[in-house]
Amino acid sequence: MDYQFKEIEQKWQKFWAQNQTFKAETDSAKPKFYVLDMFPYPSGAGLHVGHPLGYIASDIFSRYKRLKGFNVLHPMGYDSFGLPAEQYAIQTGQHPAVTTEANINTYRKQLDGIGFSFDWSREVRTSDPEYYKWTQWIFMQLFNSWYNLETDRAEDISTLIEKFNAAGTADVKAVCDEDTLNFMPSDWATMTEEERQEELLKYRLTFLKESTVNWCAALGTVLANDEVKDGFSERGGHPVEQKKMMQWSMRISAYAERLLQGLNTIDWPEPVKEIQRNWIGKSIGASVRFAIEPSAEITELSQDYIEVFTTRVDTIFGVSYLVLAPEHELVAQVTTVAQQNDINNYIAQTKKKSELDRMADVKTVSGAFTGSYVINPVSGERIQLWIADYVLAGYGTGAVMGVPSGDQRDWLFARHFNLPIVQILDAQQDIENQADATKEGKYINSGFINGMNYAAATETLNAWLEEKEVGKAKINYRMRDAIFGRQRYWGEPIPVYFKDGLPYLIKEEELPLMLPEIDKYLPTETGEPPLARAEGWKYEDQYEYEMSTMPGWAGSSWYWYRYMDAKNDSDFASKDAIAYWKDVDLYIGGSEHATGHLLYSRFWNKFLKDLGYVKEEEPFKKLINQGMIQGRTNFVYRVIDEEGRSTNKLVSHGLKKDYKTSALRVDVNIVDNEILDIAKFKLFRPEFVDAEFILENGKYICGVEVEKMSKSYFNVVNPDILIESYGADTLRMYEMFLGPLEQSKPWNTNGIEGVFKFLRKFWRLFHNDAMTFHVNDSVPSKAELKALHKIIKKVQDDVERFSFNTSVSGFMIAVNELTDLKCKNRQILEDLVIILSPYAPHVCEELWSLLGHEEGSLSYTPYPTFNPAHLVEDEFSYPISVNGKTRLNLSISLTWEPKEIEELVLANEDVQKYLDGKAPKKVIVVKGRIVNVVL
RNA sequence: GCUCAGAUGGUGGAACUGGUAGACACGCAGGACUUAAAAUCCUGUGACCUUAAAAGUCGUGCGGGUUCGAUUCCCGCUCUGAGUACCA
Repeated sequence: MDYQFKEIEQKWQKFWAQNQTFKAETDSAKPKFYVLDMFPYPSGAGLHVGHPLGYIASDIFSRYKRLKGFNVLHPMGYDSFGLPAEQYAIQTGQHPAVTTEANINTYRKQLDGIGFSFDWSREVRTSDPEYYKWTQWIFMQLFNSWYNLETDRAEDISTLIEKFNAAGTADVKAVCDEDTLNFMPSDWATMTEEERQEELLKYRLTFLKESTVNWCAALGTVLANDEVKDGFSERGGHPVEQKKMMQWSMRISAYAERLLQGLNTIDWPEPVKEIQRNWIGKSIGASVRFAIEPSAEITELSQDYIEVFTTRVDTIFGVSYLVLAPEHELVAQVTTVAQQNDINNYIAQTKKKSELDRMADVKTVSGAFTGSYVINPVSGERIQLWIADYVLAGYGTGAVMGVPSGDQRDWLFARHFNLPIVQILDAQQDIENQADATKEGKYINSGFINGMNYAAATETLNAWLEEKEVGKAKINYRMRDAIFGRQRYWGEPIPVYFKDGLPYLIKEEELPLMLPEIDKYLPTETGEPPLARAEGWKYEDQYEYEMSTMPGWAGSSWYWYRYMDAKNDSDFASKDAIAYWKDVDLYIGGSEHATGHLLYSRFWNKFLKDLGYVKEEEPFKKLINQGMIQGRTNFVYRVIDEEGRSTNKLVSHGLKKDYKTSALRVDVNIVDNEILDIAKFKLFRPEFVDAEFILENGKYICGVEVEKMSKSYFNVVNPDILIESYGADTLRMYEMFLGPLEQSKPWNTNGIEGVFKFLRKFWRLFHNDAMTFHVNDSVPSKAELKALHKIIKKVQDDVERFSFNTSVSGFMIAVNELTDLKCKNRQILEDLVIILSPYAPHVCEELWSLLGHEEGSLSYTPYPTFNPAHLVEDEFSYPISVNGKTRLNLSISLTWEPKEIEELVLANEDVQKYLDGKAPKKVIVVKGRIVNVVL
């Protein structure tokens, strides 16, 4: 029988499911290996050919590791809370749980069709109460913790209370809100319960605080910074504005330094690490206080100084003005009557500018003088205080010192508003025409640091500022605390209720706090989140629950631990399971999660480690980003007549330059190798039933462009169709064959036939001309062993370095060689089946059982051992260059010593001819092989 | 603007640490089988110059450099993709 992929694949998929072939046991004598995929959000559209790319790679790796004797954990689940299901629910009234369930079933069917070796007994779904119970539990641990800078880790809030009792805030070094009180133990003792709770909230790692948030009116919710792209929501592209709101946040800033340092310990793609480094945005500098000059006009000041952050404290003698962000809280207080109009106009003008305009308009210099002055603490100089929108309220202190000679932006500002430009380093050049940011040379015009170099000046100034208590060296991070609440329905309820306006956790044994049923999924008329619609939903029948739910990243920030022990109902995972599986050895997924999921997961992992629940500081040892598969859109060209109307005439791509045309996207599934199937096209576009086609060589050739894969571009390729016509094994190998895993590439089906032919050829190796199974037990020939061991080595090397595309080529070569050798040898073919099985598991299982082995035993059979001896040849021919140019081929025996070869090569007639009697200058030998003779 | 990645035949891409560039596949051309087509199999396929054949010259975005030898390393440039951006 010829290669019947359909029967074979169905048979083995059923077998694996029934026998739970890939169920991983926690107590194993084998070494563990944890291979994780980023679990999908089950969208209504199902999988397209781009989705499984990473899954196929991880599956190959998992199967390979099993053959290599590892106990492999390779689970899958669904990130099933999220906006699309809720948007759909708002439109249709269908409960998100219902649509989510339906989508999951579609996904499962599609995934099963590709033959993955997932351990489905460990499946997780973030929207399952048995799962989100533990997401809520982690939230409670965060609420009950504070970050102690002395021990540099999170601790239970009780240790903070002990400190308050013992010595008040005196020896508390914590990451906390800025408005914490300083108090004595006696003060703490006299505080009411409410006052204490209010104070503790400023230290908790999840906390409620009035903060500026990204509010998206269209979605009716706040968004985290990483969910906003260029002033629009990442999902849906709706406008986002800044708004002050009472919000739950996570104190991720406490972990900024550890998140940064940890990057050096993990094997991740450099771009992702770089993105995280930028996101954390560490800058080393100093904060300096400039006293506001007292004046009769400014009477009510909440503070009498302005604090700036600078990375170049050494330039402080060159400061010629100070700038506040227009949103800075002191602006109203320091503006003089005379300048009131200017300032008001400027603020109004800034507000009108959208976020996008403000970014596009970086060239224009703008600002307004407040009328007030500040005093430079080091020089005592009186300098003007301005506002300008190039200063961002959200970064640093929202105030900067302007040093025109050292910073181009400050230079432009000074030039525009006629402010002084002072040279501060003798090495600065041409500061009449532009700023010079050099750190070279000695300081001039700089008071007590005159004559010093950069390092000495910085050190001196920092010490001076600290001593005078007007500033100090400071490290600033760009990363903000993560907003945690979402005004949405389809997410984890936050396990909190309110008493006297203060939040309290529900009891642990009351978890999970179930998502209540509501009639509509919209916010209430009064603008409260959808959960406010839940009738009678009160804690102990009297206290209001928190109405917002958790963001999408909550459930995905710890899910890899749940897979370790997915059914546990007394812990998020048992201590034994965590001790055994430890961390993820290989994580494959897209790089688009760099500042979201991948950062939050590291944060929660570090937190759980601080509390002793998990073992490892970093959750994902190695990360691989699979490239995105783009769509390849096909176009047909409609001829436009002289009046500019589109006609019913379609011209082939190669001839379109002779006509005026308009392009029209056409379904890629009716185009083969850019040749349009005209009959199917007429069905696809019935308005072209009578269309005329201008052909080239009798064919209609379509145009091509690479675009995002999307339904509306008619360029979506569904894996099911390919599995139907070629089988899952072909699809798996073809997706790998397409190119390097990490590279983005457009999908095209042009080469899939080649992979299919390969699998059929492989199948035929085991069959005689009548297509009945046939192998023999002869002794393998030298040539056969060579072909086999070449591929064993190649695939092993390729898999270890994630170069799956090249090993597919390797298999093709091996099968071609063995076909040419008419190899029917059982031993050779068995080994070949084993090494191919991670790539094409179905056909290999079938052949394995035809070879007489127990069904299903293939997945755990030891990988064949590579023996280099089989690759050694008795005699081979290789070229020798003379002066770097290829000149001659010589036959050499490998048994010869290098010295011996050298002598023989030099004695060779042809070499002699080139040498022309002279001795060679140099003979270059690489790995015992002469490659070049230099005359 | 900054950071990172990349540029190899008609196409996707190989070449792992500098050592026969273009593996493997697609496409194309020719051939076999066939009444014919499809399918299958075989042969050829970087460019140039020649030839009966062999050989030769050029060739990995562009210009330089290091080296006996460079797709690979270094310097400068062009282009493409990704990330990021008044970050003080």
